[in-house]
Amino acid sequence: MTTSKKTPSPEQTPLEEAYPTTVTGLVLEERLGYALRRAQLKVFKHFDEAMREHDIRPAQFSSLVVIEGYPGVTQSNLAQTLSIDPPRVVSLINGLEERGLALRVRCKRDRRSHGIFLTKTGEALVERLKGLAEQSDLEATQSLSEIERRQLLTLLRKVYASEEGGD
Amino acid sequence: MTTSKKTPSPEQTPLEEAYPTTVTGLVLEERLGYALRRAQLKVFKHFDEAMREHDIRPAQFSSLVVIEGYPGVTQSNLAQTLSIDPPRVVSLINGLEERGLALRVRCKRDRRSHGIFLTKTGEALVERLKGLAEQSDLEATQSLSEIERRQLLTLLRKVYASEEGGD
DNA sequence: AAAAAATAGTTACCTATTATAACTATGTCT
DNA sequence: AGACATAGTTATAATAGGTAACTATTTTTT
Repeated sequence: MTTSKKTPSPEQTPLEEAYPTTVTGLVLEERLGYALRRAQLKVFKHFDEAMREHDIRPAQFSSLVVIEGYPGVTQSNLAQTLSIDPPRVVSLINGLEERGLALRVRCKRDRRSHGIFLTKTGEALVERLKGLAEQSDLEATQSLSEIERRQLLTLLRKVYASEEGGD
Repeated sequence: MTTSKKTPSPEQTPLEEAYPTTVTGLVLEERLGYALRRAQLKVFKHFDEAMREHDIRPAQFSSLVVIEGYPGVTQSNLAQTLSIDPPRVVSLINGLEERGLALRVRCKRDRRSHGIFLTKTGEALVERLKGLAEQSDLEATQSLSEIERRQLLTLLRKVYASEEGGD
């Protein structure tokens, strides 16, 4: 830490010309986390648009699909499966229940837990949503070939499947 | 749409046995958005841990790296480059400035805009952070080979680089 | 040159997401 | 019975992020 410290030289005019709006050749482009976030934002944006009509958000969609796959799943199961916290599940299921898409059924054997089921409406909706989500994914990744899309999915799964701790 | 379909049959005991905590063979596993989110959460978790020591968050890191690459970048440039909103940039730069990592320099030619520069401290820090981020990415993707990691990065860039609208 | 429009940054505010802690009800173990 | 564990809930807070409106400048128009 030397005494002289005129790093940027505040005298100079800072921005002589416009900077490129698309940053290329930058260290940031090499960061996996950055690429993941950007790609995720894009895919989610498409998803939001696709779901807007039904006012369904990502977490609700995930919940619906899991409940469909495992009718009677408990809230703690759901929390664990989706890696979200129990309080989050409560409001999630509240929302679905209020809209008549799912319902809690108190478990007879362990009256602490609730099994969650889709209503008929919920089942119909989730079928529709799955199609929309599929389509949304395709649109968001138009720049990929089918093989590349498959590859990407495989690689992503490989990343998050190896949960070594915490999550 | 037949009339009889007693969907969940609320009489039954909902959860007879435990559900698998890792959901396999589920529709969700085929969703790109879901895989992206899960992978991103994992990578970001590692990033957070790596940066905890320096109390730097993802957006701050990105900003520092861009400022390093483009000294004198304006706030609007930064907003556009990182696809964030101008007000977000304000608080971001405020934080960096308060910590003595960056500073605003009013542009002489256009006194509305500020060029942003790293201080000497900021330059030293960003060098250190880049190493930590690199290491963090590697740790978060231990399950990938170097080739796969490269592939993943390429695919992700291909996804988010084709910004057809909005972002 | 004066008025109008545009731009960079800022401030205030509002919403959604997510995490934490504490509480109730029920079940299990000794 | 008593201690402990578990499922769900409530309340609360931290945070990200986004919109709208304001100030200070610059550019454009007349």
